Amino acid sequence: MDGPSSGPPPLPRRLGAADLPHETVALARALIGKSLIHDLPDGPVGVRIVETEAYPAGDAAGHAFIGQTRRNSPLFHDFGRVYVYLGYGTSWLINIASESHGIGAGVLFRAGEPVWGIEAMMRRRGKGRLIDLASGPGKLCQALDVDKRHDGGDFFGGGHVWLGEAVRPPGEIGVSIRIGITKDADRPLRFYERASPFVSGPKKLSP
DNA sequence: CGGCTGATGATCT
DNA sequence: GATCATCAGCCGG
Repeated sequence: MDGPSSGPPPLPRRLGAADLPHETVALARALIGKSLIHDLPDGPVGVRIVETEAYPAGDAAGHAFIGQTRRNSPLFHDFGRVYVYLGYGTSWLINIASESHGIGAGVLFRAGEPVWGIEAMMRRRGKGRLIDLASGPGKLCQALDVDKRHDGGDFFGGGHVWLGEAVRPPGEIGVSIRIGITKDADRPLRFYERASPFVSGPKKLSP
């Protein structure tokens, strides 16, 4: 049979709103190493979060900067709301609302280390190697089967998309500028696990 | 690996 | 009609 360490770890305990900092930048950092899981009919798929970006209130790069609109309204609702939108007509991106009601801010989930349901995630991604399975916000959503259906949901409301404890503590956390933006582009608001091969972006940003 | 480009569609003015 | 919090594919080094 297989060796003693084969197979995914058991699913972690669900995190609640009280388990995480209610401040955008601190939240982005605290999420590194935690688990992001989607319960699907055929079983859970999930990753260990290795990269996030903070979009604080008043940040010109953030979707909330222009004020509340139909699309970005989840960012203005309670801490822990799910904000999913379509980027470039091709990719879904998932965020968590990171401040209290009325304040528009969020954290973007950018990359994950595949942990649960790896076979299912690879099928959803079509081709590609494990290293490319969730190494970017669009790839992450495709692997996890996250899309518009989840927009407006609640990470802490007992739903199918949820956050869990870390199955392994994060290593050293690096900080860099954010990827793919032009406004407020020099702010150090991207967080990533330095030792992880599963992060996105140019290597220069993840030394 | 870094750099470039086309595809693609919802959103907002 | 412009603007993207992207990706895959292709090219050169």
